[in-house]
Amino acid sequence: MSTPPSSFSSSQRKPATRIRSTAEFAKYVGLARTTVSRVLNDQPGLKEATVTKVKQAMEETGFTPNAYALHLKGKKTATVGICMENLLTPPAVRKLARLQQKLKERGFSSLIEVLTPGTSKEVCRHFLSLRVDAIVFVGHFIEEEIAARVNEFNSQSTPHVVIDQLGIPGANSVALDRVKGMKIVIEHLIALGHTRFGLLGLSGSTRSIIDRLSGIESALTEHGLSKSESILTHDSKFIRKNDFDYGRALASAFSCAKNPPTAYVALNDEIAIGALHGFQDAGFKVPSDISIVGFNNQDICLMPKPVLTSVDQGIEETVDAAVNLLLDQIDRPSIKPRTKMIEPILIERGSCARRKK
Amino acid sequence: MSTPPSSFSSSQRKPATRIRSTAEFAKYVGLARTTVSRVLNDQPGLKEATVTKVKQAMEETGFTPNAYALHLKGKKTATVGICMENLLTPPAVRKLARLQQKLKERGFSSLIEVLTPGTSKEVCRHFLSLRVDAIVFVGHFIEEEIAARVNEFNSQSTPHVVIDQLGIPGANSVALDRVKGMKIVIEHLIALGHTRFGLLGLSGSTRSIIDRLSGIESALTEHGLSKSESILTHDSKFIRKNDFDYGRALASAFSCAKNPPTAYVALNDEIAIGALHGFQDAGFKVPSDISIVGFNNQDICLMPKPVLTSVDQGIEETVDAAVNLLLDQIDRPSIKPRTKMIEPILIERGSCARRKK
DNA sequence: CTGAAAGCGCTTACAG
DNA sequence: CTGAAAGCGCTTACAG
Repeated sequence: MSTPPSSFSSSQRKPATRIRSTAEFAKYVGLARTTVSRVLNDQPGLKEATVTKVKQAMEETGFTPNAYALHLKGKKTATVGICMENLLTPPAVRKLARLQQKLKERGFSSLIEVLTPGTSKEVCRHFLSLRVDAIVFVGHFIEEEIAARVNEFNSQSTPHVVIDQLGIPGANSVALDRVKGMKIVIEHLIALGHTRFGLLGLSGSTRSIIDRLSGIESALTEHGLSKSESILTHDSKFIRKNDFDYGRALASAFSCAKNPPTAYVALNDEIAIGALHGFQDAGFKVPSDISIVGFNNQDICLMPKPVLTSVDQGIEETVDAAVNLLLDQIDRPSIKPRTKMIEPILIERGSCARRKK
Repeated sequence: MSTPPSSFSSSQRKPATRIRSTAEFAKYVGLARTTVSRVLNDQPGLKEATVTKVKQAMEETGFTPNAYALHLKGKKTATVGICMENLLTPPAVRKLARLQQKLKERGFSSLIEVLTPGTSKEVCRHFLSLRVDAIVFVGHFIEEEIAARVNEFNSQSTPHVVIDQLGIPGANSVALDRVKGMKIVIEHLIALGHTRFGLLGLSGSTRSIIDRLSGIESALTEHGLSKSESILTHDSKFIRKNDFDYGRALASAFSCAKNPPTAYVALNDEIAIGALHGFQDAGFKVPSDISIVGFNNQDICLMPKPVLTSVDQGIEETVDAAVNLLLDQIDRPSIKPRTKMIEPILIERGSCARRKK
């Protein structure tokens, strides 16, 4: 372990009088508030001795100037409010982690809230009362709700960016091109000779699902396959849960049916892996009998045997683009709303193979 | 989908003049700042019509009072600073999610930063300049560094709690009883007839590892087993990575050795699952030939076949205890530092069985 | 090189 | 029931 930096020192000093304002602190040092303020802000033209004296007194007392008063004087808060759909799924968390890191690099602190339906107005008000410099949404929310917030942001010129959710009018947004994401999956499978596809968890009427289904259809159409004959689903038989067990359940439903598809496309990696195990339990070999593709390219893709082919979201690229959109708005308040699409990348691993004759 | 709540309304109003202070706002409404302030704070004794007029103007303008000025008047910030070791491992994230939720329920906002070695002083200063009501650490940090921060907190009566890291003098802390966590694992395996144990990733000199090893030893001693004969490890052969692949590598190292142990205890679930697959690849049957126990009881325990026995950290209990410690300190600034230990629970699944004769 | 005064956006006695 | 004035903790011209 390397030598501890200097921030470890002074740990054993005695309890100091708690100083709460520059006024008290200035009295403690024996200087005027003005002078103290200048030292705290690293302004030039101060006597060496004065600077030393003040800095030492700061160490002694642990005094920290009140950032709130500072902001009152017109200083930016350098704070960004982040609204998360959830903090439990790995992709969401990776986005948050990256976002927090990138914002920090640019000097911004992150305020984080998890949104439940109907709370966005209250949460954004709270963020605005804290005078955040920008607001970020990460995930999928009720469309009308976010649209209303974005409208408010635009009428107040509040910098913002919506990550992952398309279709919000007037919003600055960054999102994965999910249409393309599914298209490349189906094209990959078609190239391997597959013509009939089982969908795992890909049902519903959210924008995200609709986009993904339309990507599938467009690939099928381009290769002269009909949707009705090429696509099978069993989602309607279960309550969708998006986890391993759900994937297993779907796999067993497909296994029992006669003439099951040879290729499967999943909503996410969890379902894909559950299904992979389900098919293996039912006696199918993956990938020789059955090919499976996941979505999100999470760490767990490396866990099953064979390792799972999956679509990578480009989380880093997404977040970095979002941060850029944000900074552009902060720099130029009059800039027009923009949408940036991120290209998905198919990560080929061991779970897909050429269809057996 | 249910009817959208009222927060969706007024989304189409025209861009309003941006009002930034109660002064401007009061002028806009045609009342004195005092009166406006009273409405904003729901104070009694106001004319019905006045209240309506102000509230309506707030909707029209989107005006939000500046929380910073408010705090200057002595109001608590109702903000907590959270220092995370990382935002990438599922247990850390689950703690953060729970913490954020529980704090929110109590009316506190969460400021979140990821700490890298040596940055704690700067980060805490920043939090204190934002006048957070408390500071929380989640994870394992350099001991001297956290100790220094805790010392500062105590000399300033700053409410704080350290989650997961024991051994910080004077700290309020909550942590899993890792000694006991390992003890119950070994006792479980001994009860199944195992006498020789392979350790997977359990090496190093962090407090957390030392505690876990001491739990193992204490269980062995109590059952008359000697440490040197009962414990095997291959960690020194690899660079530890705490992931699936590392578990696989360890499994193959154990498989090649003559007379390998029949029971394995892992640092975490990832390593355990990697090893489980590694042993299966090498021709061992789990659990009939080999028993494996993970740690953390993450979702992925349900993924392998057989499903993985693991130790549950009691994350909810941990975080809830931490929040209580925090609130106690906020209510009673003079309260003595306390440490709360959380009892681990062994979740028995399919990866352990009685040792074959 | 240092200090006294004004002002940022609020709330809270104190008047009316 | 409503309003004018003081003050919270800072910084920034403006003096000296």
